Amino acid sequence: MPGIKEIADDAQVSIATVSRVLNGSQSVSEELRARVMASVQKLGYQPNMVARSLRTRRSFVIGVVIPTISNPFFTDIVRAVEDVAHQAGYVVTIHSSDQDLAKERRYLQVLRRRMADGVIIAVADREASDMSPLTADGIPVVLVDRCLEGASLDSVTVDTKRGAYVAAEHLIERGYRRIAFLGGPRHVSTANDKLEGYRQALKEHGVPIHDELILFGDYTEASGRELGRRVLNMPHRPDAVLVANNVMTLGFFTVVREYGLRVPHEIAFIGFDDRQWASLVTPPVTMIDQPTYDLGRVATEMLLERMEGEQGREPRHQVLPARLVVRGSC
Amino acid sequence: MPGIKEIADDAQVSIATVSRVLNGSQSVSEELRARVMASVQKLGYQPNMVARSLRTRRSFVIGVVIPTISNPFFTDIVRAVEDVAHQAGYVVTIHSSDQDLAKERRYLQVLRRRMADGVIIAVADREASDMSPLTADGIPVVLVDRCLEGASLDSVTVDTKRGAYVAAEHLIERGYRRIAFLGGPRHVSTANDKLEGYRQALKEHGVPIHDELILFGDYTEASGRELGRRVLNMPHRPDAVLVANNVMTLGFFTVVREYGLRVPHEIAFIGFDDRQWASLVTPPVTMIDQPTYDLGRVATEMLLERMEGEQGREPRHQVLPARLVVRGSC
DNA sequence: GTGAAAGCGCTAACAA
DNA sequence: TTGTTAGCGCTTTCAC
Repeated sequence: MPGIKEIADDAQVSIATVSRVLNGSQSVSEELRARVMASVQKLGYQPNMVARSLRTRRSFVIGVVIPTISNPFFTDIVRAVEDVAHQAGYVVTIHSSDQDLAKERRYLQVLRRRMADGVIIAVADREASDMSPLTADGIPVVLVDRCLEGASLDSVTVDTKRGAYVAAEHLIERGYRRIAFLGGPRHVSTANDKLEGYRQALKEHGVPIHDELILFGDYTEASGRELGRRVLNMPHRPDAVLVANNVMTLGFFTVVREYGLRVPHEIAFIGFDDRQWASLVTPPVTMIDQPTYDLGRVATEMLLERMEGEQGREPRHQVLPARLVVRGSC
Repeated sequence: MPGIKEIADDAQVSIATVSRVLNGSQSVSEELRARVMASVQKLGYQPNMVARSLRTRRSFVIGVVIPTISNPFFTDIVRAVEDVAHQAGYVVTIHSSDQDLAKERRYLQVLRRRMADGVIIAVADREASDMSPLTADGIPVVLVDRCLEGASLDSVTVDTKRGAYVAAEHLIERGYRRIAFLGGPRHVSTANDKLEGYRQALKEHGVPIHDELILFGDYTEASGRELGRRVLNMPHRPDAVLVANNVMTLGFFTVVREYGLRVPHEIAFIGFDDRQWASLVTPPVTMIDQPTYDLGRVATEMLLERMEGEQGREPRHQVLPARLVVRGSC
């Protein structure tokens, strides 16, 4: 792996000149520039990014921290981040916190130690997640999908409260009255917002809220199955269910099948975060669609602005709409 | 962000001593070690990995290059890589080649320029993919899922040929005779192997092979839909179909629904790479299950061995079995 | 316009 | 056992 030094020797110039050519600096004569470029070609030179980063304090790395790479909701976001970031010349590194605060913290340290230029994160905990390892160093952070209380950071989220409200309202309008809620982890903002939307819809429509019909899971499929069983085993079973994310909906649906219940006659439900499979099962599942790609795109655009533009700007909070996709599960 | 220098000042020792303590070198007195550790705590010191990498020529980064982050087959693999790699103290960076040779090449360059310690890759092309940017520099590479002809590298793959054979045989045993094959890109080894398995099964069982029933797609859902339409529009329609991956199966199934065909009576099929949704749709889809997690786990173990053990070892090729999961689509 | 030289934060000889 | 020092490959003053 040849370095700047070898190029300089080959082109008979100083290493400073090579560096200038490589960085497109103006003050280099056409002749020398040509000689350098020729040597670069000839020796197949590739700049050492590690050395460059050390010197410039920029890595051209954007770190993404998500709860899990196994949920397509988050990979959709990542896909958008990659698209936009690569376009701007950045490399993206992805880290799964596994919804674990300690792990999340470790990754933030790693990102700092590797001098990431910016970070996009779906935090593990709406209160306890701590961005200070990054912010203390002046590394720009953008929150995606999930809020962090007390943090003064840019954010892009979905109006999940409204989404849940509309979904619950839809169930009510269809005549369901005992509506259960299979939620996510209490300490995640989206889970909280969805619960609020659900509560508000029931209250405003005069439908009684039964606390025993509100269950908290952890956004995993196993959790969807477990809460599903709990709810379906109840002596006075709910007639409809609102499920908090796509993975849990998969689990819940599996259990519904196990129990041999007919949808929507014996049990109706709506799931959060639309996925392809939802329109293929029988009956197709009514879902709340979230703008995953836009979530990632906007977050990255905000981050780039922070990184390359003014630092002092006030934090911005963009909220994207969710949309009910009516199918046949209620 | 304090450096080794600040620690040295604070602890009243030389920077060399700090470095020794940080790296667990033996030759440091208990007293100095304690003083250094205290300062490290006090100042919240975090080693600068960029500087360390530049000096040691090790980054503790493992790069993973996959065709797309949107196919859960690959994220399952990545999940395993992360689990094993993190355990061993490495950070994982993920890059999607989008099945594009130029993009793949760019990422390999990036990995080299950032001094990745090792790379795990599902190559875009079984002939044209070129690992030399890495191997020329002595960076260990392990192939996962897909083979690369002429490369002398470690690899972990699935016996997809056998998987396809068994699936085709299953269709034959069930009495189907006009069996179509919706394949992946010709230049991907798995696509090729699956086709071979299919052909072999038909031949050995005396079932005629109709070339017009063999179609090539690109492993995307759109492709599954397109080939699905082509095949279902044929004047003399096949009675069964073998689909090359999970994403295409999703697309194919969508089209089957569009056409209102009854499965398996009017059209039967088997898909590659089992997914949760396959057991939820009606009828549940018979699939070939692949050991995705093991693919990633074994690949990473091989890579770690290469990176930390002897370099000169002969390349090893591990082949994991696929398994037919019989459900109701044929 | 060009080159010499300092230094980014760290490790690893080499001395003491 | 501890400290001094020379770089890792690059960018960026500062002279010329």
